[in-house]
Amino acid sequence: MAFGKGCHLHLIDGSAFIFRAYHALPPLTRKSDGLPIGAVSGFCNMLQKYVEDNAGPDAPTHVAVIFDKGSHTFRNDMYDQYKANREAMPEDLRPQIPLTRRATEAFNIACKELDGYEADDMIATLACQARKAGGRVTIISSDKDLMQLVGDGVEMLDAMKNKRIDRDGVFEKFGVWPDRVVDVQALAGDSVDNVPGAPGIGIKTAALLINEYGSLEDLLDRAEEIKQPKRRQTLIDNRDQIELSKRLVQLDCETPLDFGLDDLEVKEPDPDTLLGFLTEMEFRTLTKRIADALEVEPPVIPDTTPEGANPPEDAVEAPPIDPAAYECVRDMAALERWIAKARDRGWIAIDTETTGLNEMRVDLVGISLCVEAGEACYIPLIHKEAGGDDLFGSDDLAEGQMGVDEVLDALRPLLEDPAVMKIGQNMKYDAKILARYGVKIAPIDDTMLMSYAMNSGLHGHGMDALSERYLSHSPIPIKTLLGTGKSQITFDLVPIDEATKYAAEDADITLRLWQVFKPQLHKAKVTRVYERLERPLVPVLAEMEMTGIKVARDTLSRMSNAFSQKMAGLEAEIHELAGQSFNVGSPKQLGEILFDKMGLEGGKKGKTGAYATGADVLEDLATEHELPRRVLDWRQLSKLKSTYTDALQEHINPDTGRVHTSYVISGAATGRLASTDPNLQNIPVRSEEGRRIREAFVADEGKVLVSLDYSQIELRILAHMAGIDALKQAFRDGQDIHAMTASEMFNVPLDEMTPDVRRQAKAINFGVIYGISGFGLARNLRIPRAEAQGFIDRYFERFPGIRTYMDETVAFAREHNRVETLFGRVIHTPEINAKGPRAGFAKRAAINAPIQGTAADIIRRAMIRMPDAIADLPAKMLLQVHDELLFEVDTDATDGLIAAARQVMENAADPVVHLDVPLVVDAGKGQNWAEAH
DNA sequence: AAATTCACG
DNA sequence: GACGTACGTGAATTTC
Repeated sequence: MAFGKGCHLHLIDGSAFIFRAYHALPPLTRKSDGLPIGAVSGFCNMLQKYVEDNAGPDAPTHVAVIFDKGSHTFRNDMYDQYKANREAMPEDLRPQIPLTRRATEAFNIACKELDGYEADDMIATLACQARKAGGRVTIISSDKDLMQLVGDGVEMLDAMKNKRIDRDGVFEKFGVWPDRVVDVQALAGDSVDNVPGAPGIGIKTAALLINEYGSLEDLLDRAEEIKQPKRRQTLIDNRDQIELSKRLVQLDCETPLDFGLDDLEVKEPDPDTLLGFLTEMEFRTLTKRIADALEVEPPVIPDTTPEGANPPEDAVEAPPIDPAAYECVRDMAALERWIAKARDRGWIAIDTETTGLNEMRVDLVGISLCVEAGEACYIPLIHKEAGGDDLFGSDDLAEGQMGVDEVLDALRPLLEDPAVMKIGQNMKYDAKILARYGVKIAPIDDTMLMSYAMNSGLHGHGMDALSERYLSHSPIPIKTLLGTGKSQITFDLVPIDEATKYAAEDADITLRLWQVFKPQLHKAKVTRVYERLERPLVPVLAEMEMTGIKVARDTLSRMSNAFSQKMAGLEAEIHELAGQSFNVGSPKQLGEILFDKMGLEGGKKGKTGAYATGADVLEDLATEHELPRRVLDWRQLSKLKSTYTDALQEHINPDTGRVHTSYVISGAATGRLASTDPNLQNIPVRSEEGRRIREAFVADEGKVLVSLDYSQIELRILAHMAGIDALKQAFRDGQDIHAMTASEMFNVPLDEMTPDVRRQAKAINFGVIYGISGFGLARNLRIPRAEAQGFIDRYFERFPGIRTYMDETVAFAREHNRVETLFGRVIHTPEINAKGPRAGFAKRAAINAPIQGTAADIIRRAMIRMPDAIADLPAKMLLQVHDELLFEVDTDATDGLIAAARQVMENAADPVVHLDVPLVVDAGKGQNWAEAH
């Protein structure tokens, strides 16, 4: 908003705030390292009070905190004694000065200072400018030097006394109206600032004289007329000194500012930045108060009480991890004690142990809990008795275990209590296990997701890795309990005392990680990402995964048989063409046949010395010989059979008749999900034969599958982020974006567009998202490299903003070692400043990550909102495939579902981000996934 | 366990 | 001047 009529500018005298805060508070120090912090604390409190007090209907439109800078100003040049009797700044205040600047910025309030000028001059200049522009001004200060500015739309406000000072207030103080205040000050002088004035004349006398003679100039000119002899002589003798004093107290309205009023617009504070700063300062009360005001969770500030001058990293005192100290809970009295402790704390770390990894099938073996570092327990439930000479244990339960139902009934109120935070590492797993036992665990925190929000791109987020990295502790490897390979046992066969050490340690580590991560989230500025994009996805995905999708086993089975037959035929032909029998599935053997035995041209060995026989190589060879084509066909069938038609059958859950994938929230650095066991995000679709596999993914009786997918979401995001007007307009007009790109690049009118030209433009559009290179485009389009480079050059010529965006993204990454999505997701790019080919990879990844990541954020937001949006419909969300959501819905509710889901998806960016391009969602429906897509 | 290949967005 | 080059995934298979 441009500053003008109707605007209201607040100018805060920052230095006055600092000194008030310093003197009002005892010399507080930061607990962890003893840094003096009292003035900063008071300063923040005053700023917060200011924000709260000024939120009403008369709220400012523009605001700035103005600070003094440097000790030497133009007034010292006029008069070397100016402010000379000022006491030096107290030693414990000096280090706090920069922190008050950071505090102001953390509140997202403009923070201004100018070397060689006092804050008062900047305030005067800004007030003048604001009045000229037709706006109102309030100066938050009680400094009398500023009173000369009052009147005609300018007021002062004493923030501590909450008292407004207008023209009348100034008159009360100086006995003159604001326009004569400098005259009075010039006569009366100021002992604080060491302004000399006229000896023996105070404010009262000065006001009397000014009122009688009208102005200081007239008074000095007519000093002879003053009746009192002593007063007359003083004015005559000290004329120069009085005139100097006036120049000293007169504020400069022409301060050269390097910013304008428009730059001072009021902005909402960013919760992460603000709370991050307050957390760093360890202001517990204020952090909580502001977190409440911002309606986010207050960060936990670790309680660090060093003896003496311990460095902060040593200050986080936690007992060493000692598995021998953990308790095994075997009776209800003990369990109740743990539940009481958890209620007392308000949080508890929890981990479940099971007979395997498939959440839909395994049994709950035990539960571990931890309420405080080092204080953890394990509740064994169905451990088997070690059975005599039977290596695999007996079927009898071991002694001293409570019943599963008994324990869960006791824990359920705690685990479902909204007032107790349940902390876990990969909570989706535990939530699904517990859900199958009738416990809806909530609310939750997840250390894996905290690490992901802060450290994506830096390292993995598994518990062992996190423990090593952040706790310097290597957890007991699960292998030592279960063994490996064929002789591997399940957790229920582990002796209870060993299980206790392992399981309770996991809960202990999880709690410690939580204590490390929780305050870091705010400092890393990813609280919103964690709280809005990661954590809420856990119950949504858990529900989807438990629902699963119906897969027709007989369809897959028939396909497998058909593939087998075709493969056998192809294999015989291949052996015939090769003149010998060999394993077609072995790239090594195939390479030797093709390049050594048959002597085909173009054999290239990779770093391991094996010939490359990838699809692109075989494709080129196919013009020379029949064999490579046969191998390509065979490979396609082999892939479809082994990865899909065979493997999917293994994944059909016998209880539900459905396939239940598992999504990894922290799998992809960009924010995308990953699907495993089985991967349902790479079911074939591009080839006709492959697409038929989707016919096996079916709707239940009386239902249909509905697929909704974002149209060109990444290109739309690129158009928005890079600010490409032509692309944005094309999307608004619903144009064919690839045809439009082709038209712009090749100067072909849209109605004369050929499919081939459009195809090339499409490849360029996608290439751009990936950090295009001439080589890559040439390979993709199978055209000469120079030609591909020509296309790219022309593309950037036509859309220079894209190149700017890419350059800026890479420059940002090089400076900060990270990039960000529109929603604040952070993706670290640790390799960006590496040398050699790694730098190229990192650069392209950095260009791609904000685009892919923003698209991922958007569909996450849609998914998180979806359960509420479709709650009244007989529909379930089943799958996510990056830009597609698949639903199953009662046939007669299909249209309602499409409308509701589309509404959520198309508006998923709002209100956090307003995209300059519309998001368009295409819908399809059918009895199976092939029809729906 | 690494390398190769190929399925998806 | 050479080098290596589209981004992000997971799974099956062969090979060492």
